Amino acid sequence: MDGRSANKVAGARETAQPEFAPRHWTGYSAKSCIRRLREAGMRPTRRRVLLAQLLFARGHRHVTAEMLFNEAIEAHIEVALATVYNTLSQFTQAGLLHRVMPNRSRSCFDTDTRIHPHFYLVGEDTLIDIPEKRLFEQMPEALPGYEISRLDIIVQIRRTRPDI
Amino acid sequence: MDGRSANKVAGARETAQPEFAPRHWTGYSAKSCIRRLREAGMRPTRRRVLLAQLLFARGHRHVTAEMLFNEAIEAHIEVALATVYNTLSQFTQAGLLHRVMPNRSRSCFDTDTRIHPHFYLVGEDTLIDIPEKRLFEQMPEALPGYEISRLDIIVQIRRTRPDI
DNA sequence: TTAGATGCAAATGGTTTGCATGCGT
DNA sequence: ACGCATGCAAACCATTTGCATCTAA
Repeated sequence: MDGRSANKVAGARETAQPEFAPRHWTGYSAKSCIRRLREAGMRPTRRRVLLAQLLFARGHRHVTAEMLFNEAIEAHIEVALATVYNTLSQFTQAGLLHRVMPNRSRSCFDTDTRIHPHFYLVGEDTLIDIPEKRLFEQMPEALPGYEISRLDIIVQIRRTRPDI
Repeated sequence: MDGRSANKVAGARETAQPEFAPRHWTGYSAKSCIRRLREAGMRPTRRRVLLAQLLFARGHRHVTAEMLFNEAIEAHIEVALATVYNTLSQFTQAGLLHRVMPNRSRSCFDTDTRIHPHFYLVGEDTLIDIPEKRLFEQMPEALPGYEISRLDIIVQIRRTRPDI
């Protein structure tokens, strides 16, 4: 029911593999994640570090909360889905991620926080970066008294002649 | 409980004002709406015509489902919120509206279906058209085998020095 | 007459929140 | 030790859906 129960489940598995052993491997150093979290003004807790390792392991990515949750489970990281949501929101607020909302259901989190446009493949529900920088040579000024806090460009594309 | 009950409520009011009397005034001719719906391949039912009149009455607008629902109520148009949602979706699919999603909660419907960017005023939850056409002189080509089905540019802006 | 439209309630589903417990500093 | 983090379930809430009823053609 509480946090303990999840640890108990893990504990049953740990009879052969103690708690402190690296049960998971994200391919990205915990040290750099800890530094990154500290620089962003966040306490580097275990969950945050592990999730950050998953997120920033292999270049830039587009991840949904559920995707990250599943990766965590596979990596034997005990974490609740709600915590994944909260952590992703916190990372976003801290500037480590950008939230992208291509459709009205799920939202994606982009590890590339620079302003850049996306292709959204409707049928496949996939996000792809558009590398063209030309698109931003003429960005608008914000209204007087305002500043741009975010800029989203989503080019929704679909297969031609989908044969309906 | 069923569709009847709502009609009964309306009927009670109609003892002094019969069904066919114009209890509402939207400021936009029903005839042009009917034409418009027909051209879009939709049957011009009463609810659709009335909602279209509200939508297209005064130039281009950004409307949420709830806003339109409230306008309908004020105009004495008996309509269910779910029908407003459905109708807005149908109009969008028919190309009469464009759906804009500045945040992850409500979505807006824009009566200007041409591709154009928006300012989104975060604190005020308001959408404003950006007239700059320059922004689109260098739009990207879709990926090979794909076509652009929608293009959303949302420039999220907030007050400078909001004094937190 | 009949396929499509509508009303309403209930379901849906991603996301957030409340609160008790756990953990970083 | 203190105060933030976390787990979990329950709340939340815009939107969709199911189904009976109605209506435009």
